[in-house]
Amino acid sequence: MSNSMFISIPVLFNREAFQNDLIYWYNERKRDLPWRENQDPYRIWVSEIMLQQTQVDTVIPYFEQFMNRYPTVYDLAEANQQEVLKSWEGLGYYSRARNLHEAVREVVESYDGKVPGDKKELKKLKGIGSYTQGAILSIAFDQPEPAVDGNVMRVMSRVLQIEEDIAKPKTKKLFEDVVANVMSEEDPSSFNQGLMELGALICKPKNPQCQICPVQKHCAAFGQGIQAELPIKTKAKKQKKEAYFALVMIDPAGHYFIQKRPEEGLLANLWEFPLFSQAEFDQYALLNWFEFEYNVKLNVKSNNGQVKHIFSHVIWEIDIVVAELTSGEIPNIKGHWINQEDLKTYPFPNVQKKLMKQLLIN
DNA sequence: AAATCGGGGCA
DNA sequence: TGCCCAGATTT
Repeated sequence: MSNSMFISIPVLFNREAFQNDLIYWYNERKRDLPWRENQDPYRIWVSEIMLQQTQVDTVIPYFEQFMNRYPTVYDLAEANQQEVLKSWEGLGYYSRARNLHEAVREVVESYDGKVPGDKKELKKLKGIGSYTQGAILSIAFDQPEPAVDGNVMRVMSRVLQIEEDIAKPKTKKLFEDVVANVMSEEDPSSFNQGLMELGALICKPKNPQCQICPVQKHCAAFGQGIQAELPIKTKAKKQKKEAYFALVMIDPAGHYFIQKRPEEGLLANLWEFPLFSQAEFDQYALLNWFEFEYNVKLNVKSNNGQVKHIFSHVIWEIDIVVAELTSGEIPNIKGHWINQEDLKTYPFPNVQKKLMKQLLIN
């Protein structure tokens, strides 16, 4: 017995009419987006990964460049991770790139290079969760599987006046049951994309355009005049602040020292000018320790500036310390000494690019 | 269930 | 500023 037994779908809700109105509107008004050119499952897959928590306009140039560089699963499978991260540079959530890369290699190894059209096999691939699974199955394979994202929860919470907290994991499952029971079996692709397109263009978080909404007559929230109160969502906690020193070292030949971040955690496997927490040492103690640890001498230049960077869950406040290496050397295993031109060839997170821009070395 | 994981758009 | 975005994974 499914959970849908306990979902309150209003008696007057006309499922078929809702499907028809939504799908008709979608096919009339859908945006001309690069991943809508065809149904190539690999293409759909890449687009869905890039679109996770990322707006359409941001994704478009990255998608074009990525598909141009890696037209097939084989092209992506053969690339190395640093190259893939460079293609992802600036897009954020870099585990998406690492997982996609790994999953594509798995498709080449185990599925003869063909993206599986099977629910369980898709879900096994790194980076494919319930939403992406449903999106690929419905859009690339025309299978009636729900694809519930933030748009869909917002739209359906209003249409069916569902007042569960969409910040809670359990609520997503509720909506997946709802959509499974309400969606079109004939055109699941247009239905799912229609819900998301409606969320992006009409049924927006603030000031929903109910006057021109194609499913207005099906919407319980509009009927009650409470569309602005839905969906219900509890607030996220405020970010904690962390203070760092960024040590920008220049050797006598004019090279810069950069290092690769750890392979797990925030900004994994990207590059940086070395960061040191200010919670442990002040600038004087840090430099003292550093010179002793590596047996080098540093000549710190004044007026180095600061960089502030906001992530989802933490805020970095960085004091930049520019220093000339006047004697000794840093072991190559700790990082790379590179010239200014080669800064372009390594994948850096935006916080580091911001720092470079401030120093006029980008 | 809660925390982690980027970056940008918008009122 | 705070909230949201075609979420997944780890703890």
